[in-house]
Amino acid sequence: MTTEPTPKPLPPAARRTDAERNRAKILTAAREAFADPDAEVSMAEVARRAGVGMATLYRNYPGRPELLQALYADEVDAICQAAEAADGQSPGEALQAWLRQLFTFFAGKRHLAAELLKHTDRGDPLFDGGRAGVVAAGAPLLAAAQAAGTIRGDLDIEQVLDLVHAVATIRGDPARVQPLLQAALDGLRGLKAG
Amino acid sequence: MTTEPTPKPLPPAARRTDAERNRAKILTAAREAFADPDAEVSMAEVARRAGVGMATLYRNYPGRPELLQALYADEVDAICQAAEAADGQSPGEALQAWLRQLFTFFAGKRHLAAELLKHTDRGDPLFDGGRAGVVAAGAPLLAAAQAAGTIRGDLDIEQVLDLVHAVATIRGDPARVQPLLQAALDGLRGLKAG
DNA sequence: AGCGAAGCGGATAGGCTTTCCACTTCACCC
DNA sequence: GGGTGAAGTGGAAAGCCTATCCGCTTCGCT
Repeated sequence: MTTEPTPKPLPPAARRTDAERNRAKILTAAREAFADPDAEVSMAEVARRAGVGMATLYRNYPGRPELLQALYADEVDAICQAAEAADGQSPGEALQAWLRQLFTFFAGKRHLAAELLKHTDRGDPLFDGGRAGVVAAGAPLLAAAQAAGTIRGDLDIEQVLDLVHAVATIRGDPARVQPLLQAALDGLRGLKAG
Repeated sequence: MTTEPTPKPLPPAARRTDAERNRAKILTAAREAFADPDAEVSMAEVARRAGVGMATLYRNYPGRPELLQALYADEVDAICQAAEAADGQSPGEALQAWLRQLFTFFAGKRHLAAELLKHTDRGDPLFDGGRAGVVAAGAPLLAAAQAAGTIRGDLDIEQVLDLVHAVATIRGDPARVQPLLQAALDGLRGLKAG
């Protein structure tokens, strides 16, 4: 995705070299600032840290949500790809393993993810690259698990993602949250008997 | 917990009649304003609606969290009392029914509750009347259900509350959230078999 | 009726996000 | 190598927010 060596056919990016440099500075500064999952970072502070003006920030990322999305875009890609690496596992195990990865990702980003989800009232174009990608990646896993009878059939992938995300928003000692994730995942399987 | 009918020994409240009236006006206005669970209401707007100045608002409720807490204090009381009315049900059923009530309460208050929980990093004095009360009310229910073997033993009431609250934060059609609550509650029972 | 103090409204400080405009700096072309 | 137009820039400004402060009003009691 790093468009640099385009000597002639410069398609969408790579306008001016200094502009590109600033874009990078902003991204780096933002990543540093958001590293602490509980810190509240303002746009102004990102600009300050990056050593650029507000205009530069907002020119590169039209708003707060866009910046946040850019911050973890590659991580989301990685998760989507991880959905395909279901080696020698059963469909149920594969889904569960993937959901755990997703949980870890969400938990590490907590309020960042929450902020993003807030803007995503079905069909937000911002998430056609984010959420929609995850949905597309997870759908086959869920379908396979449901076909194998390991997961209750009355849920779709969006619901499952919502549940995992919700559990990831729980604060506190990971040792206390982990059993809750386990409970939620168990619940997806449905009850075997009274 | 509702201190009102103190005709003579007025210990902490009931200073001046107009002040008490204003307190009531604020509470009423705030309830109206927060009725829509998705509206974002500012302190200034509450003051405006109530027809009082900022000073009056902040005098009665030192900050936003305190106002929110006052808003639903009586509902929390009701829920706590509901925990005792476990008629002819099994311990597991009683707990589940009570958690559903709690879920409904949370879901109706969504971001309001989320905002409050945000300030509650273990032992926040603000919640010694709110969360702690719910914890105390729910603990026996959980203990009974665990003793009956209906609920997995490695969870305490705080964790269960966190899970229910998390599920209640999920937005969208209730018909889509309801199965998720069911899944979460099922998960609390633990798996019966692979 | 008078008076002290409790209570009041509105202005204010300091933050935030986002927009805007006059100036700077780059990249290209002669 | 230098001129030029547009892309890019910084910082100020508008409009929100929460929370505080101060001089005036109004209550309740004598």
